[in-house]
Amino acid sequence: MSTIQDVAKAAGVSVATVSRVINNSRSVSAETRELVLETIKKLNYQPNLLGRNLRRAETRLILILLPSISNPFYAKLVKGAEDVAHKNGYNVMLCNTDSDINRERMYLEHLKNRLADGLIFMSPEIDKDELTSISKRFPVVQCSEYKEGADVPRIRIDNMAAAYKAVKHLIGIGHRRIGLISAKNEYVSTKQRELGYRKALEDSGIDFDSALVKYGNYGFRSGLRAGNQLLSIDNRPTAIFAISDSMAIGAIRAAKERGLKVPADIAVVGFDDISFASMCEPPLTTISQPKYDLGCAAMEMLLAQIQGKPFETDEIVLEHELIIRQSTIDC
Amino acid sequence: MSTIQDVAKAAGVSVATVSRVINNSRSVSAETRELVLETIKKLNYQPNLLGRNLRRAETRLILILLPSISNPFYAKLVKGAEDVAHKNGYNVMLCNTDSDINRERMYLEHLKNRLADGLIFMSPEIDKDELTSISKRFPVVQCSEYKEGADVPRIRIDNMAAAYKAVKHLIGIGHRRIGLISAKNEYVSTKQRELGYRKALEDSGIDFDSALVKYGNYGFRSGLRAGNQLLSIDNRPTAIFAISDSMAIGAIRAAKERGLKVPADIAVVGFDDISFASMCEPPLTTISQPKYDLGCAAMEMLLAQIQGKPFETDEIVLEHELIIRQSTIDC
DNA sequence: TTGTATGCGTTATCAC
DNA sequence: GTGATAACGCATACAA
Repeated sequence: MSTIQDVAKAAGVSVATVSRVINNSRSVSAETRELVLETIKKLNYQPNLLGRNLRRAETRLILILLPSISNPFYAKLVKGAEDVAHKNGYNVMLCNTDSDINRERMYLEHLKNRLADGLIFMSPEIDKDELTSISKRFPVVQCSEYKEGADVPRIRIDNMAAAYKAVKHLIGIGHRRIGLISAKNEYVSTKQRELGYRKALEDSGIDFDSALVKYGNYGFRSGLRAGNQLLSIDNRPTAIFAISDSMAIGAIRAAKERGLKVPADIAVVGFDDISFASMCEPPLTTISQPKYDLGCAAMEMLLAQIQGKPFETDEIVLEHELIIRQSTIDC
Repeated sequence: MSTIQDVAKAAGVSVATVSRVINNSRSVSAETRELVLETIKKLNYQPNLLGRNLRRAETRLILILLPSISNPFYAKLVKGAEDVAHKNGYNVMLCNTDSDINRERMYLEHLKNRLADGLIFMSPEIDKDELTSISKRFPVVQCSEYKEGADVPRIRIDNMAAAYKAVKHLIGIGHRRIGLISAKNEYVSTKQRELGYRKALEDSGIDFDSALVKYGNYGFRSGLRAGNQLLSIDNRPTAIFAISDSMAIGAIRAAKERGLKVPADIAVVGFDDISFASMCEPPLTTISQPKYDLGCAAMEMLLAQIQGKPFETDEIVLEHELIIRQSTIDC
């Protein structure tokens, strides 16, 4: 494996000149440039970026921490972030934490050890204090999911308003007994969506009934289970709001297995608008987050930090949208 | 940001000693160790791995190149690879190429520039010669998808035998007119699956009919379109084999939209056993690849290369499995 | 326009 | 058990 030294020697110039050619710095004559370029090709020389990065004290690499690579929700977030990064000459690598705090810490070490210039949390596991402490020393951003109380810039949607809108939609088409499939975790989004559900009921003069709240883990199977629970109670709900599309689809399955028609017998609303939401049967009414834009905004905020630009705000809230499909209204 | 020098100075020892403490090298007295450790904590010192990696000429980082992060098929492959890597003290980062050859090349630079120790291709875009040339100079492996003729170690299943088994299953339950939904691309897996389809027909004395072959791009919508095409021809097929689950699910949708019953009127088989295959309606008969094991094997093969172990074989073929569900047999 | 020399932060070799 | 110091490969300030 040849080094810049080998190239210099072979071309009969100094390493400084070779370096200048590599970095397209001006002030090197056309002929020497030519000569160096030829030598580089001949020796099959590849710069060792460990040397350059050490010297320049930057890597132009951004890390994105994902809780799960199989969750389709993250694909577009990542795409947006990547597009912005590439436009600015940065590369992006994905780190799969599996929602495991130890794996998350492992990848955080890369940032702390100067192996990357910045990092985006898609769903942080570490607590708010650790988060704040890291943010004080390194460029980081929270995108979509976030920890309350952490002093870390974040991009998100208004989960409470979104859930409110979803439940109001159900109320608007005549439902009064509305089940909720939530999750038992510490995510802010979960809490906010539950709050939106309760507020929508309250504003419509509907009493909250804890018997109508069941829990899952965001997945299809847990939605199926929760759906079965909701549909087997005495005075069963006529509509269900689930805080994830996969659980909503599970609930639809539960209804069908009992011979109930969706939406005639039971209306269902999900959250996230994953690609399968429009493929399932019936197509799912759901809340769509501006995933691509969320990713873009997160990366822009991160790059601003890295480049030392003072940013005006620590929080950006993007708009969501209620997508009405046949799981709530037959047309 | 403090360096090893700062720690040494503050602790009143040499950098060599600090380095020894960091790396748990023996031959440092308990009290000095204690002292150094305290100083490290006090200064909030984090080793700069660019320095270490440069010096050691290794990064203990493996890159995995994915064509798409939203394709659920890759999640388990990655999990297997990660588990093996972690067990061996290596980290893994994911690179999303979007099946874009330029993006693939961008990430390959990281390997060539010594920013990573090895790389796994999940679905290479570059041609066999470039692939071979890289493999000569750096540790790389192909996992699942691969380029024919490239002299690069690979792990795969027998796509032809798998397709053969799928189609034989359809023939076995009485079908003679069997449609194929394939894809127009250069993937070896595509070619092999088509070959398996044709061979199964041939072995059963069924003539190949090109009118029964339609093409999609692996996605749901394209499967829906291809399904509609197949179901609208004069002497329509009674069964369909699709080379991806998403297309198979699209075909099922096409059948339902025409009022056809699955599997009574039309049986459908997919390929890959994505998680949604068991969630859709009816659950999909499909070929299951040992995804986790494929990932494990790929990483093991890669680490062997990195550690300079001579490997016995350049190709490992793992077993697939036909999962029979209600999309072919009503039970 | 080009070359020399220094340092980025670390590890490892060699003394003591 | 500890310290001084030479690399690792590169970019850049300064000289020429």
